[in-house]
Amino acid sequence: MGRPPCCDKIGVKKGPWTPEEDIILVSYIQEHGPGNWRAVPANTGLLRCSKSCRLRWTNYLRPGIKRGNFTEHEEKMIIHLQALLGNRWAAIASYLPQRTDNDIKNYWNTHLKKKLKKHQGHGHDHSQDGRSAASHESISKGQWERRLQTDIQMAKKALCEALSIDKSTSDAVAPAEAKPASMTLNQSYTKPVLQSSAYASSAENIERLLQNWTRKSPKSATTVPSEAATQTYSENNRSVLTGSSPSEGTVSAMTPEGLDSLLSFNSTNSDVSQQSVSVDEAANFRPDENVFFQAAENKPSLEGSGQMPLSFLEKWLLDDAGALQVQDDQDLMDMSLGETADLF
DNA sequence: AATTTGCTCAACCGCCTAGTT
DNA sequence: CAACTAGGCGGTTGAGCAAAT
Repeated sequence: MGRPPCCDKIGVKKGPWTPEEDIILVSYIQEHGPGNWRAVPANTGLLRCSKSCRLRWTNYLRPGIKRGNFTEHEEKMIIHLQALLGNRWAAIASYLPQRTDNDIKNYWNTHLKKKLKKHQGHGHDHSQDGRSAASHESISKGQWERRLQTDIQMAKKALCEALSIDKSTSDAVAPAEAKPASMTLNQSYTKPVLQSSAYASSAENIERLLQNWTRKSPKSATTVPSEAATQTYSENNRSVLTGSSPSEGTVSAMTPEGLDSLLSFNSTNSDVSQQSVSVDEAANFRPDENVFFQAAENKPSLEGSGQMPLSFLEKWLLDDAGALQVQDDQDLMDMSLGETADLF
């Protein structure tokens, strides 16, 4: 007799979230921060289970999420990382701070997997999910696991170094990767002290859901970047930490007026999918707040002494970011699989 | 215009892990 | 140390939409 599922309770609503529910959830989290999900339905009156609330926030309402339009660089990162880490989507997502694990998982299953399969048809004998069939067969499970551990350590170190390079060279790599650490998934969960900056851009999500509300097509609303993206985080911090968030410990009834206050700090000159890093953000960027370090925190088993030539993985993982010319699938697969398998 | 087929992605389900009692 | 619980994760599903017939 296991414990009953959390969503078995009578009266728990399932299915798609309504804009009203979204607003309530965002409003609550802006005030209290994410975490303690069990308290969310209880305190907001939402007829949702805690898991559903968490999922909704993580995958949809969380600030800084970029939706759709995976860049070439992101695609390659995913393929590389998938080859290294397997289907550990959360781990992969931690290297792509603007993407959710669910999004990456979906993208992998619907696009990349297909690409790989198609590529297999061209004669490469690669197994599903990006792992080399040859290596799969030739390497015993234990060997594979050991190698995987080594791979992870090396990738981790290389990314660590590469990201610090990224930082110094600012936008030379994909702009998406230069986002401030405050917009990361893990931080939302594990670094409450920084949460406020992340909540600020919830306004864009609210606007997005309002677009959903007015339009009928959720698809267009989710793929079209919001006009109202974030201002600098320092400004957002001010807006959220000072007057614009509801006070008095209750979730405000989100009237249009209430929404105005939430939306008031939006600017209109940037794009969610291309959020540029402001001077403030750059100044505030600290390696220890970087998503990579967050990821490392969450993967203690990956800590280790793995040393490797930076230039090597740098090239492997990140250099191709500069090469924005579209490469054909052949290159993509060669990069992801051939090199991954061969290099280690 | 109506129907079928395929695709996308938000959300659910169940298992696992870490923290707490 | 065992039992319990919440949070987190990956696999899977199915509703909604678009393209094809």
